[in-house]
Amino acid sequence: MKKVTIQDVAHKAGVSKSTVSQYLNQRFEYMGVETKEKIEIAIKELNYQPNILARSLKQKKTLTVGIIVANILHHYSTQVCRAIEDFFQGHNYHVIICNADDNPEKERKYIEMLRAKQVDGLIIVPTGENRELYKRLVAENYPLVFMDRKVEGININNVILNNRLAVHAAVFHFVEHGHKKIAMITRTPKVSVREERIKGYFEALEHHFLGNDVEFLRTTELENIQHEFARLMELKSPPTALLVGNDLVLMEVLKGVKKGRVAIPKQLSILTFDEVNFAELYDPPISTIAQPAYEMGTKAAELLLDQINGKQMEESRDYLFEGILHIRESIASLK
Amino acid sequence: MKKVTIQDVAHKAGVSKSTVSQYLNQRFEYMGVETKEKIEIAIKELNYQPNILARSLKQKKTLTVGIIVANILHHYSTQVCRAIEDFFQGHNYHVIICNADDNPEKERKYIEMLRAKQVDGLIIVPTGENRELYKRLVAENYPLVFMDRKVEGININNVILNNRLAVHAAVFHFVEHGHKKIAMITRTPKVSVREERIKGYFEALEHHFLGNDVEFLRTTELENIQHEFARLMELKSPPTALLVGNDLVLMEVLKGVKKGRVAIPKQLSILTFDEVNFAELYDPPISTIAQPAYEMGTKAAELLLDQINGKQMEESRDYLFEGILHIRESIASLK
DNA sequence: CTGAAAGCGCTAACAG
DNA sequence: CTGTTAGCGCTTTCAG
Repeated sequence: MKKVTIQDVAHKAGVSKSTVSQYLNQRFEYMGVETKEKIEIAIKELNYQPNILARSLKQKKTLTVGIIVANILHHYSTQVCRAIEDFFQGHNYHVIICNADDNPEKERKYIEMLRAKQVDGLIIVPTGENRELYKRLVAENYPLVFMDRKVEGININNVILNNRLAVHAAVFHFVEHGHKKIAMITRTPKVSVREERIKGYFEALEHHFLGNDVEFLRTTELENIQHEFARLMELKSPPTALLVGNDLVLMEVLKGVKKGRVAIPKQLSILTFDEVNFAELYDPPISTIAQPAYEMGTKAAELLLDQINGKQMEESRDYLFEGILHIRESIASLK
Repeated sequence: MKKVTIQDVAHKAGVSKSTVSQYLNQRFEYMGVETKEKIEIAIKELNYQPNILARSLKQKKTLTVGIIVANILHHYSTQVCRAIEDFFQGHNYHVIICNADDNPEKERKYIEMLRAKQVDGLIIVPTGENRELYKRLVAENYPLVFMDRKVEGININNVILNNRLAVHAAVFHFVEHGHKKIAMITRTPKVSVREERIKGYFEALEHHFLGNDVEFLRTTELENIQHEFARLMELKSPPTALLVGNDLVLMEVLKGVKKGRVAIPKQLSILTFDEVNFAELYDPPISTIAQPAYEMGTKAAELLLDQINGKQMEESRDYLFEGILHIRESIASLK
């Protein structure tokens, strides 16, 4: 498994290292056509592959960017990653994807690892709990874009869903169909998304004069979702409509639906955030608020590339996208 | 965004580069405790991060391995990746995951990219169509393990499911429940898995004297699965049981089930390869043949690490794992 | 049009 | 116990 180096190629072709380097970098303007051919042949014969490490070390850029997603199990994350990959592929960059698994410690390690590997920039769906580290990156002016979640006090480009608006739309849809007892279930609001959604939820209830029944809002860890859902349905006056925080929460809710033999949508109408691959196949088909994940990923990638190239036009700011309602049979009309 | 180098640290601490390097590599046996402290402080103050690129260049190893999966959308792939990551994390290696998207061209590019990045080894779920490239890697004695799919004529460690056995078990289960018309639907058999499964299917039919109705075997591209499924159910004598090739095929079949209003399991019993996250939630719950994906990933990782460390004990060979039947309500008894 | 030489940031003998 | 030195494989002036 001997590595063949540029030196070997040069030797075989009877030229110097630098000439081979020229060749590799497509600078053959002033290169003799036969030199070129000799090099070509030597490379083929030796099956030479340049060592990117050495090149990056010299050039001080790796043409590689990193993505760290909080949790790759979300359909949203995979979509976003795909978009970013597609974008950067077209710009001759490599992309390294890391999954923090909702674990701030892992996130920290990945950030440090990627920086040590000298990636040229980072797109992060932050866990939100490494504020100091984020700050340091921003202070160093390291190319960085956040997605999906904002972190208080960090001045950075954010690509996010307009969560409040999305929740307003969801609640409005329920109200239109005659629902008055509208609940929401989501994971514990450690990150901005969930906070925004909760805020939007209360705003919407208020706007529709539906009071502000704290019992109808359930926030807990994923493991307890089933339990909380059961408790929700055991209320003396249970909700007739439920807004679900994301695809993973939905899975738990549906398990609860099954266990508790809750009739959807007769007994309870359901609307969930995020696209779910089996939404259409479930009985009844589940209504969703999809995020334009691919577009959002592309936007984040563009912003990052601009930063890398020092072409950032404006101040850092939020780039808001709108949720897309897919109304299916999981919502009953009470009118 | 100035990069701080080992030189800067050395300067600030008033020692030489090499001493700092010693420190970084935990060789403080013979290091003065105050030297150590000075370095410690300098690193903190400068917020120094070693440049892995430079280190790897020198050491001729990157402590990084690559995984290339044929299609990350398979639940199997994500499980496997997780296992491999967990394993290597524990051995201080980094893992880069790439998704070939069932595209041999992409696969080739990723292999070349990862090699150029000097990863120390590769675990591949091969598309099967880059035989020459695979061969070259093997010839170079490059650390390499294949998973899930064998490639004819490549002498390499393979970690795979015993597909024939799994299909035998599946057919046996159907037969036990009185099924005689057992169909199978899967993607076009470009890779060994599918071939093995088809072979196993015919073997099992023969063994149970069920004849060899070619009409009951459907192999086609993912896009045509729905169509083929419909045709299967339109036969004058349609099957009563169906074995589904994998989770993605299942999605298509279930769409077909819905469109064609096929009653599961009354009209058709279903058993699918691979775990599916909503298997339990579907109505009726879907029976599956799970692969011990996590164990398989771990095994592959072990094999790779041994190769990297030159500790490969035996000849390359196949490591077979057994499928795990999860029988749920999607299978009716005809007795 | 091509080659010599310096250097990217780090490690690894080997002196001292 | 610490510093000097020589590279890892590549790119990049700058001569020729």
